[in-house]
Amino acid sequence: MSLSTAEEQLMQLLWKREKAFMKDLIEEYPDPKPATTTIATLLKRMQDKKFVDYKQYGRSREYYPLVKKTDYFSKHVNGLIKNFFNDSAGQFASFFTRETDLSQKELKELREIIDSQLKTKQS
Amino acid sequence: MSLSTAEEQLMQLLWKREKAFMKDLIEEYPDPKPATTTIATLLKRMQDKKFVDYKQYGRSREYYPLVKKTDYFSKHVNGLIKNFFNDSAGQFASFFTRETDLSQKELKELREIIDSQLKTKQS
DNA sequence: ATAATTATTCTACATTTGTAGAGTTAATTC
DNA sequence: GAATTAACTCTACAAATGTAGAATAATTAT
Repeated sequence: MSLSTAEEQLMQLLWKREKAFMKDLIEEYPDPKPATTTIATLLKRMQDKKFVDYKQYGRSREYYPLVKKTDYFSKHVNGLIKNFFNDSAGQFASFFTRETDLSQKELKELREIIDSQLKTKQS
Repeated sequence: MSLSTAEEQLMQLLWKREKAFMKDLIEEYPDPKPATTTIATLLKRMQDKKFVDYKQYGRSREYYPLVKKTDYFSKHVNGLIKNFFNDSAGQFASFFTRETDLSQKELKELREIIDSQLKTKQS
């Protein structure tokens, strides 16, 4: 089960703050802010889907993610790779570096990373 | 407007064949194949969304994509980058090379690409 | 011609998603 | 301690999605 668009957006906010009360999450939204009940519903559904949980503090709940952003993200990318690149990460990577507008600095950084990875794999 | 999951799946098939009659598309599905009416509905919706069009041949239609796979794909990745990496492609790239299991060969290829891109940007 | 087949449209309906009002319970203020 | 506020839950409802039957139109086989 995965998150819907609205849920994912909310999840982003939660990832950003690590943990938060509903109140705080709503504040993060730009105007016009959604109704509290809207967010309550989303949070409930996200609980059902096992993406968040909470700690009760008095009458309010502090929500926190059950899924790491990077994990969630990886799944996404892997889905994309599977669909669009025949399950070849390499194919994806080359497409990506070609199509995306990386600055010279970014490209160099990336090469650094690759070099260090190559070294690691060497041994 | 973007494609729903089922529509996207169908779109993949259409991209694969460049163009196809409904019949052919249905054949590509693994069993249990969807009802023809299901596919017809999806194709209709995809037309409305301007993702496909068709040429009439006698009583049947040969469908073809209006959107290139790479363009569609780019939009996806850019969405991901925006959401997960604060709109920094570089951040995404480094995450990607770190997290994905690229083989040594793939890494080398990738470095080649980066080098050639660096050269291009130099001038 | 008539029956069977094919391709498409129209209609339908359950599920999921986006959004929020109304009601309930507990805490806070006057 | 009565009124107000805060935090949730329950219910609702419209729009989007997934799926397909029934109806229609055209085509081919008998």
